Amino acid sequence: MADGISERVRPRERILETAQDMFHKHGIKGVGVDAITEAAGTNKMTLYRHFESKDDLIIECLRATACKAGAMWDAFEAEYPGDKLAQLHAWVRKAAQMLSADSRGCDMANAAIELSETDHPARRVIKELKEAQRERLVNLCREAGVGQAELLADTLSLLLDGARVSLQSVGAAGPSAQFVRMAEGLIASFKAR
Amino acid sequence: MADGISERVRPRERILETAQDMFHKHGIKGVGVDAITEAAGTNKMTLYRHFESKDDLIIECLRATACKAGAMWDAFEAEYPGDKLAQLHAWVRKAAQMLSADSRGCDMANAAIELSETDHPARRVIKELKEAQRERLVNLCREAGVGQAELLADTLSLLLDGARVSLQSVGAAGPSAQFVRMAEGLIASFKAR
DNA sequence: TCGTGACGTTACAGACCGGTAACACCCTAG
DNA sequence: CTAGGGTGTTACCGGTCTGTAACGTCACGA
Repeated sequence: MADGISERVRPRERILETAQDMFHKHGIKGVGVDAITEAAGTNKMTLYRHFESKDDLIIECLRATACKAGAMWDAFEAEYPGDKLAQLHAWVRKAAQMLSADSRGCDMANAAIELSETDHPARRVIKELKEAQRERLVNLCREAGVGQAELLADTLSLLLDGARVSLQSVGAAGPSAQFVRMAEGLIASFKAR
Repeated sequence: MADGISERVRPRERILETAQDMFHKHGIKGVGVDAITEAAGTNKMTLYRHFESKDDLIIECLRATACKAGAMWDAFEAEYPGDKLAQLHAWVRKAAQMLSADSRGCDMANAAIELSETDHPARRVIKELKEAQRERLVNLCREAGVGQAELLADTLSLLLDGARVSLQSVGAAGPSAQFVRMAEGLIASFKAR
């Protein structure tokens, strides 16, 4: 068989990776633990030996995706060391690139919408991770030397979140197609003043 | 009892109203038909006499909420007849007012996220209704005399959608708190040029 | 060699889900 | 008064879900 994923990776990692992918594609409530374990080439018992519950698995998945997003930021710094403005433009390009037609949007935002129970354990994790991302974008804007860095960062953040949900509502030909133009226009106008 | 809702209203209307409310609060996959009918003061059989399936009910709910949103637009025209710019500012105020702390966001967008199956019957309805709203906002911007009306309308649209999901991810103290300032700033800058 | 721990398999519990069948009821229009 | 349509009630079907129990297997290290 040699699934590639089941070669030499431990079940826990396979489950985590598969769950991330399936949660992203089909939604959290749209996929059961049986389907995850089967796709990961293992079984339910092994899943519950590594994760307390499905909620626990959800949280671990969110942390993992946030970690990957963090690596993206590091890549910007590596590509344009010290040039914060270039990194900001790289962020715009990367964001636009995440708006491909088959994208299913932001896992955190989707989870926040799907898990409507206000006391769901994943909600505080979502809030933490999203706030960390916001802080990172604010810092980037500030160090890029734009005025009102917080306002620019928040605007860009809302634009991206909006583009990602719009993509799912009306498709790639909708408002999200103009994301780059909007973002670049905003950065330019904030830089001017 | 006199629930208010079960007084003299036919079961179909009660179900539709209750379902809208419950889908909004708890999500579509988060509420079952039994819970809806019980809250509507009726039973499952009556629901299935008026709606083919749960999917059918979902679609009717989306149409109903879109209809209510349409009435909102008419209210703008009634309040500021002919003054399209005033209507645009009224739209901003109304949008901001929908960003209250306990809001659960846009039903269409939430449904699009929850119903990840690409061939789900509700998806084309969502697309139609969202596109109609977009067209309406574009027309308002154009008639308000701003340059690049489509781009402004799309930007405002993404900002609002983004604010509504951000509200659910990080709460009312997050980026969505700046929505009015962002929107007004955008309108001003588009009017200038 | 042995045993220990990680993993797989099967079966199941208990709950919930969407949807249907059969039947009793009641209000109202004729 | 009567017939009939809209409604309520109960019970059920088949399926899916999360989570657990019991047991078998296999590799690896002492």
